[in-house]
Amino acid sequence: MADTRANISGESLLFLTDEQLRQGIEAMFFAYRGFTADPDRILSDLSYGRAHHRAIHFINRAPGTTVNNLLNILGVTKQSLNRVLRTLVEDGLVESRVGQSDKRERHLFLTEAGGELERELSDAQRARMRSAFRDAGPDAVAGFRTVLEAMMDAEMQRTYTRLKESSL
Amino acid sequence: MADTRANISGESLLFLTDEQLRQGIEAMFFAYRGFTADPDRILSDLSYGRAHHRAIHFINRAPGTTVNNLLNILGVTKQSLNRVLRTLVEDGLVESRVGQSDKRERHLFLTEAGGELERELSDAQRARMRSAFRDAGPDAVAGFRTVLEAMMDAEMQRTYTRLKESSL
DNA sequence: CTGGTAATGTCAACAAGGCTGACATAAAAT
DNA sequence: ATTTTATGTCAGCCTTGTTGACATTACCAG
Repeated sequence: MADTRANISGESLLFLTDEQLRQGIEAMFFAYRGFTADPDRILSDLSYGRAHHRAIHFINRAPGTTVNNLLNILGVTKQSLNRVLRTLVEDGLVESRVGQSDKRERHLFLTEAGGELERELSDAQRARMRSAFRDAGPDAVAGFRTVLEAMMDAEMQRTYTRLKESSL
Repeated sequence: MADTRANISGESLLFLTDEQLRQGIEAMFFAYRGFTADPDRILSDLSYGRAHHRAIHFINRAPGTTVNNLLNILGVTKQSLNRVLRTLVEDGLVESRVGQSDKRERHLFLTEAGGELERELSDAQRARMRSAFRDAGPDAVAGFRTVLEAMMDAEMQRTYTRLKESSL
């Protein structure tokens, strides 16, 4: 067998071995646990779950978003989202306003209280992300983002980019 | 206000702005969806879920692991794991052998059939990871791993490293 | 040997958050 | 006028997490 350290073009492909891929898979698994751990702790005191966090996050991110738009971002059924949204509206964290041009649509906004919870949750999540980013350094962060983007489904990649560019 | 593009030491900290952190958070969210999408599709045809996949993955990764060890890796309760493990044993995908030195322990192994399913699942998951790694290139992959590692809880970081080093 | 501890399994009950299917309403679009 | 779209809602189901209680077996220390 030929030297496994180089392919025909001479470029090292060691980073594509099954072992490397498996380590990437496990890194994703363990890191995602850390990623959600801090907000989860805050939420469990409030009888809310991760689904509430996600709704709050993206309503904050794109204030006035419609239910349909949120449905696309979150990738769940309307029944599933509605259950969460209903409790958030009932609890006064989210406001649902009838659309002006299209009165079928509901536009979603965080209330004052909703904004406060959002800040608490995202402060916790950002703190961990900031610490990881700082430890890893800017080049690693760029690589991190590149790989994650390449791992998304094409449609989610578009959604992600759209969100990213909407806040420039 | 001073130039926000450089801190006192002259090093750019642009990659630590709240906006950058939020993009990192959203990248994790969308990428994790892609990460699990392919195995999930395979599993849904078999009336198994992600929990079965995780058990199978780590039993394959560390054959002969004990229940307690798996419990630590997965971070769930024994009741939760047991429910999954029971069906896998009943379905002939996992074998549970009484320990030799300590007969209280059960050592877990994939059967032939279990190994086949593991391969099918990890082939799918690795394919996506491979494609993402190849698109991103070795430097990005290194950064990806560095950031993920820094994002883990300290204990999971140790678990991850131990697993990684056990296969050298 | 005996009492304590550890590893595992199991039962029951519950909750979150996915899902499907069916149906209802209001408004827009054709 | 009819059809389509956006939303909401009811009911029921599934997976996968939780807690608490309890049983069995085996190891270990005094």
